[in-house]
Amino acid sequence: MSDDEIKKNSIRAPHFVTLRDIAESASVSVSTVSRALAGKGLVNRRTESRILRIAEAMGYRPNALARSLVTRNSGLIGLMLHNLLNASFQRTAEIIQTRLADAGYQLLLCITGDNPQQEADFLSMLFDHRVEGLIYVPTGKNMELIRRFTDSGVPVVGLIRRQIDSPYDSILLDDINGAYEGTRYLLELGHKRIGILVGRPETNSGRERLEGYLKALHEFGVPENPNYICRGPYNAPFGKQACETLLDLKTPPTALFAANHEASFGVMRVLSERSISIPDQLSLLCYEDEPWFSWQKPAISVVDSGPEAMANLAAERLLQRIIRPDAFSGGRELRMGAKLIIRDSCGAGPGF
Amino acid sequence: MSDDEIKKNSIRAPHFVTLRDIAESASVSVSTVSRALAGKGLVNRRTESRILRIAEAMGYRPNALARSLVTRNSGLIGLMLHNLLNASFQRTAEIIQTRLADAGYQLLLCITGDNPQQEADFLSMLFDHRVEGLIYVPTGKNMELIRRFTDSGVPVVGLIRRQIDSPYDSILLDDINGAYEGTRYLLELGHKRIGILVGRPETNSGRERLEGYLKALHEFGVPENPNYICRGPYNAPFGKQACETLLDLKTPPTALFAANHEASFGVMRVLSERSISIPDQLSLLCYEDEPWFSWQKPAISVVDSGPEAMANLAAERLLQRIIRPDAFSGGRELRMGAKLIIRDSCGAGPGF
DNA sequence: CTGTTAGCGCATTCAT
DNA sequence: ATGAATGCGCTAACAG
Repeated sequence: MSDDEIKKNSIRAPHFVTLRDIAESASVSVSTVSRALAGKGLVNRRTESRILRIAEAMGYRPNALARSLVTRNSGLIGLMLHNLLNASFQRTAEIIQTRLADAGYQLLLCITGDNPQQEADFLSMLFDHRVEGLIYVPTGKNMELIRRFTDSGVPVVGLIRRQIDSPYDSILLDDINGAYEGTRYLLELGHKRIGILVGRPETNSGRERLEGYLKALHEFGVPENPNYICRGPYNAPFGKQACETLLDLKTPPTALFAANHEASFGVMRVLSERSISIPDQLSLLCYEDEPWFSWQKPAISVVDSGPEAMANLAAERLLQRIIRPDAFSGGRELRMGAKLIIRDSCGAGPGF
Repeated sequence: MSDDEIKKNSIRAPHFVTLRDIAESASVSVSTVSRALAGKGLVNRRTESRILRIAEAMGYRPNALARSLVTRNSGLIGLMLHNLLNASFQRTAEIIQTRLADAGYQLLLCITGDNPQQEADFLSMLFDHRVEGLIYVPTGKNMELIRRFTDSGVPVVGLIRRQIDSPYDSILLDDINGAYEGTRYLLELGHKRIGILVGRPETNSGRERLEGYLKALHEFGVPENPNYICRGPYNAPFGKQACETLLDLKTPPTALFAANHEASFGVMRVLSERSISIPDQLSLLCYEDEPWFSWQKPAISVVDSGPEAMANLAAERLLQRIIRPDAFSGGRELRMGAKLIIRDSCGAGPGF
């Protein structure tokens, strides 16, 4: 009978070792065990080490949930990204998780697919889990939910996109300047027929990169040519189609600025298909670095948007806010400067 | 005085709304609120809806920590990977998080860098957080810690690598067969001088892929040539060096099997540099698909190890175990079959 | 249908 | 230096 009970329990309810178990085994109170394990030296040296040994022997591990409940620190941080396909997001996720783990936090990862409803669901779940901080790329549709966090004193850091009046810090990319620098580089090489592929006008990067491109053009007194501007979705097929269109122009560009990252794949495919020699026949500049860009022949020059720096900054910033929750200091906006990485895919243009 | 207190509290202690708050506001007991929110219909329709409205109005959100503590379900699942750079790991992470989120679980992401110490630390943290399941790529050095999970009835699913006698399910890749199929494909195309790049003998994939390669060779009566076999680390520089070595042989291979994924980058670089025409002058087959492979010209044929299928299976398997924790059924080993994806990088060989 | 009572595992007063 | 008592927010068994 009793035997039966024991067996039944041991199979179905794998009891986790608790402070109480240790306390009983050590013939002390739960509080003493708690203190001993805290290691603040509030306990007799001898009994402390005895308790430690027993705890070790019993395989004790603190229940983070119970602890969180009383300390009001979950040790959890939420990270919400669109996907993990984009090289920038990968770097971001990896760096942030590593940095936060070093600081003793665990990362709750959420992939939204840039879907506002998904975002809303995840935001609720993260809130329920009482994350102590949140880093995310906003869709912009769930500001009321975000306000839940900020109102509760949970720091939030936004990435890449930002609504005006966001009650939290944001780390943005300097797409205007990045595109400007890239275009200027091509202009200085002597190109004036520069084709550009960018995201749609609805997107931030689409607008800003085009703006930077135009700014450089104007600065060099080069008239803009609508035929040289291709706007489309973030995918390879668009890049293929756009590249073909550009190359088939009566006076095709002498340089291509693939400022829509995903489209670069399609562009490179077309250039290979048509056996266009880079940079002799055509100069190619891409946006956002990709590991294999440097292993292409020729190695592809890029405007690097700096995802690593952004991720590091985001993690740092969040940790700062957690430590010093100055309620009134939120809402700052930081721009992560873009950097031109010159490799071998751009050559001299016809000149002016 | 009282005013002062209130202000002070409202600034420094952003009180989260609790069941008690709602109960007071609705003049009912905490349990009634709990029941109403549970929505099992154990409460008067009218009061239930009233409570729901009040909860909504007060912005109530359940404290997952408190709930977990009593229900003994954290709703958390751990995922431990080496990195997020490898395309297979990205897909794995994304798919698993999505699948588990659908099932109502949140993912705690850990990046170990294949470092046993890191792995140990993460395993402890995950255990402390009382994850309800764990999916990971084992280093193989922390079996005692893993046993903590399995002994406690927490299901574990191993990925890619497996120690004999692991007390949990593993989803492995069929590298032997994958390499065999790939090699056989090249042989059938008429190649007999096939160079191969694989991981070091210490690695699983290194050993198995070489085995598959040799098996195919023997089956076709082709003698193995040590000069055609290059073993090295998982990185691009190795690929570059190895590829150069192979090509500089007096009788270089007519086909290259880049079965060390990361090395593929270096290989492709060399082939471009030397303007070797694929597949006319040389056939190229890679291992593990990469998004841009299909956008190269020619599109690269690969042996796909099936990370998506593996991730899906892992998630499914874990969820099953969580639902039905049949203590005695663990320890199964599943092989995820590899698949040959034929694109344009392999052509006819000289024949036999 | 509803309120009261008991914890979940832990940290933290308050006594001693 | 230690034990007893309290409560974190919630669910669940028990009475009514």
